[in-house]
Amino acid sequence: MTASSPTTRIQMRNRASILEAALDVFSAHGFRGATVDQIALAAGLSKPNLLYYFPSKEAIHNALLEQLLDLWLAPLRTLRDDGDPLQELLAYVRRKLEMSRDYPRESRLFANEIVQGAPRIHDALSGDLKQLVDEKCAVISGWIEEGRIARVHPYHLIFSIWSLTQHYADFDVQVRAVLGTEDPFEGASGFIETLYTRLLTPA
Amino acid sequence: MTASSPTTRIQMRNRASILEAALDVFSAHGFRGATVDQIALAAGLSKPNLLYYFPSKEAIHNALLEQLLDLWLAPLRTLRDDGDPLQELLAYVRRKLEMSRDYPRESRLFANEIVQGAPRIHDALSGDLKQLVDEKCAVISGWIEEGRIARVHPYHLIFSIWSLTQHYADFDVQVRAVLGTEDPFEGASGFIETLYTRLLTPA
DNA sequence: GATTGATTTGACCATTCGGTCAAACCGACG
DNA sequence: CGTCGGTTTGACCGAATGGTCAAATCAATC
Repeated sequence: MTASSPTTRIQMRNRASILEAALDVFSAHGFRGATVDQIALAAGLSKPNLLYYFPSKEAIHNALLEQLLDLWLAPLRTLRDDGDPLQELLAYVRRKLEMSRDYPRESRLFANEIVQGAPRIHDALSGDLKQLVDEKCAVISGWIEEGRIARVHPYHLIFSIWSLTQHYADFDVQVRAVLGTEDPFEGASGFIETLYTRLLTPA
Repeated sequence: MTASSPTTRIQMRNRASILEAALDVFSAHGFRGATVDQIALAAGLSKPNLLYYFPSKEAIHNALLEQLLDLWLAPLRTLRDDGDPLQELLAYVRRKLEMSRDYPRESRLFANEIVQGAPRIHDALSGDLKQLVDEKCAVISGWIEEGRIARVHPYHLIFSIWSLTQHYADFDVQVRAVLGTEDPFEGASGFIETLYTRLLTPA
């Protein structure tokens, strides 16, 4: 387990099991609400064995958040400044909604963290995240100045995409309680596509 | 403290202090993350004294959620089926955004609860909430059939209003980290109004 | 199959937390 | 002043929790 020692097959398997189990438990109960025993049980390990691979509960949480930030920002990173602006933005929205459908636990892990003030990732928010958003908003502003999409506040446009798409992961129980048996993502994708088409198509 | 005894001045003051403090602590740390000592300290009481007014931590939480559901659904309740459809919906959006600005703790209390599967209010969601939404969606569907607003999925329209407005309370730290010093609600109200005007104005 | 390092575990510890209780305190009212 | 119901508190309890450790077990290599 020292830095110089090779990573064995068992280490890889168990680390993966732990992170998988921790994602389950942290996303469902929050950091404080999750217990090490719960995570160990879900990972099929004893508590001391789990703590042989990660030094503390917080270390597991940090590892999850770190590995997650890349995944979470990937869709925005792929927004290209060439190509048709509306199509680029709609493609971004689609990718983001797919993330909510395919990675709801990751979405809720973030939601838990940010709702409670992002104590553990505040630096990443005002650092990497802000930088990426600034960059992409500059691109959007360029499109607006060229008259290729309607004039809207680029930052709030990004926020709206985040909130609309993540809502279906983070507030899943509420959405399903109201919709009944209807598949949320079916209707959501059509609705959201219509919304941004009407919002962004130049007058 | 029995049911028949009158509610004294001290009781009213302390109960209010406790609920106020509990709203602070629960919204910032979630149910599991909050401690009775924290709440008691914030309320200016000792822990046993606090437990003299509420039988348990969960009882405080329940009292908060119960009293909150009414406040939270009030804006939707006031959506009238007479009057101009677009103006009615825009007024609802405005009221909802004002709630996020003026009651961010309440919003986060709900967010915490729902993100973690709404274990304590699931019945209210598929009961009162669903009923109210069904009712209002019927009104919106009526407006659509009459051609007075554009054709959109009414349920997802409601969801979009919830997510867009509550985002500014629930994800406040993230929004502020990205925006810097700019006031979020300033830009948000203009953006969201534009969004729904363009979405809902008949073609 | 013996050795050696990696892995696993049961027992244990200190702290935190929700909650209890008997005793003390306080204030209104006769 | 005395009394009595309502209020407050210090001391305490049991359970849960994050984490430790020495000893046992396992697996790869010689």
